[in-house]
Amino acid sequence: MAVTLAEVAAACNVSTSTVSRALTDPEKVNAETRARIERVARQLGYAPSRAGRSLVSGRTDTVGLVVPDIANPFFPPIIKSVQARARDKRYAVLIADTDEHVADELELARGLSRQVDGLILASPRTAPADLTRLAQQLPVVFVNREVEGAGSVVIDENEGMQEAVEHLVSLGHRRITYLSGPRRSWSNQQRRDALAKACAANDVELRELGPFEPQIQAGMRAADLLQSSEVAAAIAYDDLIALGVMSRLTERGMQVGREISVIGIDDSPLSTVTHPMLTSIHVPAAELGSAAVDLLLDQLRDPDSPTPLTVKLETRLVIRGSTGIPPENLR
Amino acid sequence: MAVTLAEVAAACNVSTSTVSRALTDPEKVNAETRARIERVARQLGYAPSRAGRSLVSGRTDTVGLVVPDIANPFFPPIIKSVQARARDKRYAVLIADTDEHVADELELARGLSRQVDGLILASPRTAPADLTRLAQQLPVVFVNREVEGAGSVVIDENEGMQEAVEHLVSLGHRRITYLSGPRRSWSNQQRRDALAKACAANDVELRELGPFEPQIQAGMRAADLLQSSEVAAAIAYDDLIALGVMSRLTERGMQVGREISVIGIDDSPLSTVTHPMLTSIHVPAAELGSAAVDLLLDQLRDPDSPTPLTVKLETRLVIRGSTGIPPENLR
DNA sequence: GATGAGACTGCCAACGTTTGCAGCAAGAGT
DNA sequence: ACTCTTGCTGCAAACGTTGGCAGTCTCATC
Repeated sequence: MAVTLAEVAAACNVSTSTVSRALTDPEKVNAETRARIERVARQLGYAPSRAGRSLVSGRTDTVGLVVPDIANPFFPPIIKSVQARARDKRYAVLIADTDEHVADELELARGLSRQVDGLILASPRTAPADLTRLAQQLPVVFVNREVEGAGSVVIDENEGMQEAVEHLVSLGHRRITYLSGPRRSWSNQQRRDALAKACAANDVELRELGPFEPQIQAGMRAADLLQSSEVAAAIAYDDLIALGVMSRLTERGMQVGREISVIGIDDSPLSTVTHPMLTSIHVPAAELGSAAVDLLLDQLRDPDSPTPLTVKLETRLVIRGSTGIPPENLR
Repeated sequence: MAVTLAEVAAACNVSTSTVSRALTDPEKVNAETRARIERVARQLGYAPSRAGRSLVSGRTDTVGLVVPDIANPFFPPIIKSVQARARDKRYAVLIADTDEHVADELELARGLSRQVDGLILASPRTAPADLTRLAQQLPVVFVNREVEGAGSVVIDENEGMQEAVEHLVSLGHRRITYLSGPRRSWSNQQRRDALAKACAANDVELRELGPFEPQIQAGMRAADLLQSSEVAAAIAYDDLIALGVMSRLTERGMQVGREISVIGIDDSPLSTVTHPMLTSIHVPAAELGSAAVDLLLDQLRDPDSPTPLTVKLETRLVIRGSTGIPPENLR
């Protein structure tokens, strides 16, 4: 079906080796024959078989990317940047969506492991031991999670969280509710810890509601619980929950940014479509993706490098309209 | 590195053929040895090499998916459903993002073509002739676009558009502005035509602004133009533009759904996070993805099937708060 | 007990590519 | 004229898998 090396070779009256060399290692062959081969190859539309090449080289020039939910707006920017960076480096990207199904994460990763050189995993809930074991079988980089013995790119929520709390305090808030994400999510724990630390440092009372799934619907439910508490400031596990909260509260006739303050995390593009716009902790999604690719390719380049690194990316608060002075301070 | 057939064979004192058969064609081998082989294979962690298999079978069990912009919220649900359906059928998905860069579309598709069995293309702007030619080289299914000689899954915007216009008319609108998408986008042409037809049928005056890129920012610019016209109803090329419009108008102090009516297309999850929520023409994104996979796999199963089909999916209007009675009818 | 059928298994070639090694020719140096 | 180098090319093996073909063994049948 497809044009093979042998066909090009026949058309040029040379051996397949020569064609192979002419196309991959141009210095090794006579300039004149090389030109002829290149011309014929182009003309015949030759393109090397990945399978053949992969069989002898042992590499696939492909990386796998596993995400929990493509539809969660936090991930598309990451996928996009992983894809872009990988393409720059001549790697293809195989994508897999676990649909937030924990049990599938490992199985999927294992399945992928035979057809990729390395894996980028954004799987917040699988048990650490399993991940460590996986990382021993092939190069893996984790996104938004630290794992023993594997490279990872994580978010340092402390900076952003501290700014968020200070922002609320400066407005006059003394109590904050955390709208928790999934219990076993690594990043949920990070965020909660960072918030607890920031609250302690600022002498703020911290409450918690949840857990909630990272979805708008869940945020709407969270709004109901939030409204029946007396706390006027909430920081949500992510933008989706925050947006759901805002949507429901606004629908109920409450003025977000005046009667109640809401802060999200991720600073996804959606933050700007609501009114008021959502104050959110900015997470550098694009950098997250490209850093993950870079880390992975480093590992591929020198297989048993010393210690896989952890890259830590900073966060910062982006203040918009969803936060304001608490009502009790307004009289 | 990885466990091979030969190693399993050695451990079992049988030939590689037998192991191969035991694992892929269980009936052909003695029950007892099969059991032994399966046990050893599992124990050694054997998994077949995709490259080896692919070399002899000529198939890759992988499909390629090319989209113009992963970050555009219209696509993640499609990607998700493509991925899910493909996985059901034991296919992997290779993803590529053209970043709305027309020139890359073809090049990317060609590059992918050597490592996939078939391609799903959501590339609105490449020239039809190029696409037809591509479709001759390998099975291709187009999403949201019809191409000569290739399968495709498209949206029938007529139904939804008609409902949208009728809805606006029933509220009292006699003039509608279309906020156009990219000029050369196939689906933009479809939508505009459908709208023109519906307007003609309902004796409604149709104006047009644009073109606008399918992005929130562009929608915000569109809002400015819209505001300075005297038309109180707008239908946008997609939800992103519509949301941008709403956001900017609300920010300007206008009451969307009262002073001005806005309708989007796609009915993405974001439609529900704004206040008022966005009235939008629902596009069945998940069905789009899975239908595309089904169509493609049909083509793979029997290579030169008669005529590649076009699957047409219906749209319908989802009425929310962003549409209302025009101000001039309120006095 | 010879023959045939049937069940199972092994051998080997093939898929398309890369690469170490050897071969060959031409030219340079003695 | 001989050897040595240099530059180029071909041969053949290898990667891991599958499948056609043929071989072996067992058992039933006459």
